[in-house]
Amino acid sequence: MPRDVTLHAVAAAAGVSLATASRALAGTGRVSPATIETVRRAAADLGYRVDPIARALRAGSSRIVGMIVPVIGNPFFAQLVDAVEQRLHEEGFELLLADSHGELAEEARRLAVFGDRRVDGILAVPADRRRSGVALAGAGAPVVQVDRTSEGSTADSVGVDNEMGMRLVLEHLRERGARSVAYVGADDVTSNGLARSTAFSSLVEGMPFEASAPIRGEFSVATGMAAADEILARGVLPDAVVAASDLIAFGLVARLRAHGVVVPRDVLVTGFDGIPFADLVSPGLTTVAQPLDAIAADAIGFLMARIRGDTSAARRSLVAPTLVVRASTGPAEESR
Amino acid sequence: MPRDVTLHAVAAAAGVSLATASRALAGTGRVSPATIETVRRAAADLGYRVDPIARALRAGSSRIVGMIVPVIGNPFFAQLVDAVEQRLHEEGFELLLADSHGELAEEARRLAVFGDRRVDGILAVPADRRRSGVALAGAGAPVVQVDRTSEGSTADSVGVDNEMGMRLVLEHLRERGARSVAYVGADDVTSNGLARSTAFSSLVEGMPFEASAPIRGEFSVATGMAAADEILARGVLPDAVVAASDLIAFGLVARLRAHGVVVPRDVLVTGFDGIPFADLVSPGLTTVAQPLDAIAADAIGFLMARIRGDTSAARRSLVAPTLVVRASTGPAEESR
DNA sequence: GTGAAAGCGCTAACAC
DNA sequence: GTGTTAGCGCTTTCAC
Repeated sequence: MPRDVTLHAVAAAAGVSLATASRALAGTGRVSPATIETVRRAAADLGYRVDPIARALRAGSSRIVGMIVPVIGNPFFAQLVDAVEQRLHEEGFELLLADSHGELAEEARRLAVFGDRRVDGILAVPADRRRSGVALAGAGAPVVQVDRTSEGSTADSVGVDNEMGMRLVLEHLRERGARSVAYVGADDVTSNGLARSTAFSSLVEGMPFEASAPIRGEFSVATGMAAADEILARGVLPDAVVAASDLIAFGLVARLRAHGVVVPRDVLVTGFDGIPFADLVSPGLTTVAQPLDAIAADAIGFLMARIRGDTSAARRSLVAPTLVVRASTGPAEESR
Repeated sequence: MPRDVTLHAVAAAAGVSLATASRALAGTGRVSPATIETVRRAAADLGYRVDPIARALRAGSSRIVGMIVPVIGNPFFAQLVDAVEQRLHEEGFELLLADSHGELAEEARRLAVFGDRRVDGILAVPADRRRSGVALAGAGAPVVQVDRTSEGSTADSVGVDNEMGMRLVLEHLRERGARSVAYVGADDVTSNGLARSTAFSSLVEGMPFEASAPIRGEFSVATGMAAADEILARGVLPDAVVAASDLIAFGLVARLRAHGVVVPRDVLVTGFDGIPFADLVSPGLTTVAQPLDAIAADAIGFLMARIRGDTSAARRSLVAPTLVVRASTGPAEESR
């Protein structure tokens, strides 16, 4: 399918050379204002649009950013993609989306394709805290790690302040009068799985809480359900259960309810992420809300700087979350 | 960033010409098995990978499929993207994702970019039943409409059988003993908004139901909430409320509960789509589950055929939904 | 300030 | 069966 109207046609119509037409449209080099105007008009009249493929081949830049997430089906990541896509588009970039399904090999494969495709930059949510680094390093385009990080990677990163989030949760639970707390989180494979767990443990030590053995699985509803079973099996309910993600909390609450345990009457529950559904479930879920727009803005900002050639030391943005208090941690005083 | 290992290098290493190397790797034309082997080895040794950009420029095909959805933040579409992305990748295509945010102008702009980018095909969820058609027609690549359709478009389409879905819902409600039903759906801007409403109205006529004036808005939680207010304002609750999407149902249930109305004790509620959260809310939501994998499979199947050059008449796949019965329509007999 | 020409890396005629 | 060559549409030296 040969192109209909090429730069060649525009140049001919404007009565200038190909080179001049290119410069006039790109605004590079010295071109007389009059010529620029003529070329612009010709281009507009013909309905000319640059061919991104030809440009990419020649200039080595595709104006495409690749993004790889663990599961687009998780509303948190869907929301993140939404925020990112919008900003990217404002910057004139397109979004090539890939889903690693949390698998390292898949992630590496997809990152390699990004490289082949000459994406100008990559936004990655690393699947594996320890092993995603190599694939990221060899991606062939600037990388910004989003939400999670990978050890040993020298790429910029943007993520929520996990410790602050946990602190908000624990202080809130203390105010609500909880004395014993259980933690349900994800394993150490992801940075957030590790960081949230660590934050919980160390914070709890300095506070008047009695903590039972943490339960670790994945950032999933299934893990929340399994944890509920485990907690029930322990015989005595804690005053509160802190979940490392909203999905975990959902599974937890649903399963507890199935066993006749009522939240918040019998046990308080908190989530993490602040996905839109947290206020639709009953009881509404008290959770640590991540400012997705800020995360997306920082990530795109970092990436654009790198694409422009910035080679300064790696940056890290730790965005501050907020606590959204709902019925799952107390009497229906609802909202803050 | 000039490529490191090009086909040229492979040809040199294998001691053959560029053309032969190309043919050997692509498997086109006549090349001796021995040569093929030699070239393959050289390519593997050097770690050669075709440059998709150069290939796209030359061959006019990018091996990229563009997909445009109204809101990636809606779990239904996120799930759909997930299913599509996976299948696409198996076919060796990448996914360029765009979000129209339900706006016609945005949709047109994004579709134009897809064309410029020489995507090989487009999967579109049309934003506007009547007005998306023109942009789709001028997209410059084969289009398959997914989930929704656009009037006047001659593109293939894949979607759920709305009438069957509504029938499943209504028959179920009748069995549950409901006599009066209210409908809360989306306006006529989208094909599903129209089709589900029409299906509801015509089915209800032939059944022993008393139906109140339908409430129409968007496929959103907000619409569900507003509808709850309206229904409460009517003074007398219907036996059941049929929502045209799960999000609407969520908003409905949450708002009803806020006003002390208990589902299913005071009123039965059904949803549509079958998103994962439907079984996490309380009460679990009875809903019409869409077989996303089948939809994705059909859509990709249609698109691949078109990409291969199939020019036969437009195809339409109407996939059959299933009813998932949960607590929102009755005593906690739970599940089917 | 503008033009001519050289490719970016690949595929597909067209020769031999 | 294999090699030579001409571009795909664009940007960017390099001359003038």
